[in-house]
Amino acid sequence: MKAEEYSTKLIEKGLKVTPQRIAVLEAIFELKNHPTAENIIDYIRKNHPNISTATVYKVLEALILSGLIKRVTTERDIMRYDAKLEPHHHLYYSDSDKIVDYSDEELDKMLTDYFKKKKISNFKIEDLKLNIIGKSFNNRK
Amino acid sequence: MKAEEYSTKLIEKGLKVTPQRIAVLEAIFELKNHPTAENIIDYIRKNHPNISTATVYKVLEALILSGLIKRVTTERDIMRYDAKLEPHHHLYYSDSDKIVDYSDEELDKMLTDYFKKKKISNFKIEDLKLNIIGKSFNNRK
DNA sequence: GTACCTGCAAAAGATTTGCATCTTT
DNA sequence: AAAGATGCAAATCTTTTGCAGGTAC
Repeated sequence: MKAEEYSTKLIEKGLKVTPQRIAVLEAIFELKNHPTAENIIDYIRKNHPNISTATVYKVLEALILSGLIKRVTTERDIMRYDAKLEPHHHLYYSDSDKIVDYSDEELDKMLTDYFKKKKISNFKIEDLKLNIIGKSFNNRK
Repeated sequence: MKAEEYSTKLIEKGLKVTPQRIAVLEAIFELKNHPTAENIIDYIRKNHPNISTATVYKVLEALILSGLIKRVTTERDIMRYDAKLEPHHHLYYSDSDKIVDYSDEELDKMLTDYFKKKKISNFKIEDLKLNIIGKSFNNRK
């Protein structure tokens, strides 16, 4: 993808076009495979040694807000601990930071059966975890 | 649950029984719902104001190693960014830190149909993400 | 008694913030 | 010219580490 295409993306979202933003977009699209901020910074440094770390973080935030990129896993997530050891899934409440366990044997069976038939090439499945994102109907959290 | 039951859990795992470990286990089991380290520390402070933060982290690590508790989401995870906006799932390689996209319309349809029939009480689903944990067959990562 | 734990304070790693200066529109 | 973006250094937040002293078995 060329610089102009990144510009277009930015303009479509109403963001000002700066060399820093082009560089960050380029890094993310080139690196693929879920780069960390550090990956992105390292990549950018090669061609733009004077773009600052803080700017990269600010640009990433702006890109996320505009919807041009997303964060992988559950948005801002500090580490959490769980005493429940049985396999289970999670309900992520999109309007709060609540995470609720969800166990469903029927679902587990359906998924297991599905992947018994449908193999993923060169991948041996050890565990399946479904993240169900949503919110409650009423306003109570 | 009583202190003695926590002791038993520790002994079963071959860990020494200390008041700090009992307190951490108690906190996690009482707090339920995936407390953060901070939640646990705050809870413990109420009754044991002199247990140190570093100890709580060390105890958590020991409990995880012994298998008494688990970390939620994908183990140690610093933030990652993704340029792929279409809905997709992830393959988590358990023997490396690789995360690979996995798109599967048939799977999506099956899941959507499933939750059309099976409602989760007071929860409106906005998105479904399956985390598929496993590893490659051969030794190449 | 020995191996293992704890607590402190300091360090480390990732991300954010404040603010003066510069760029984009 | 106005609005917004950048860069620097310092701050923040979570988690880890080193080590001297203490505790469980």
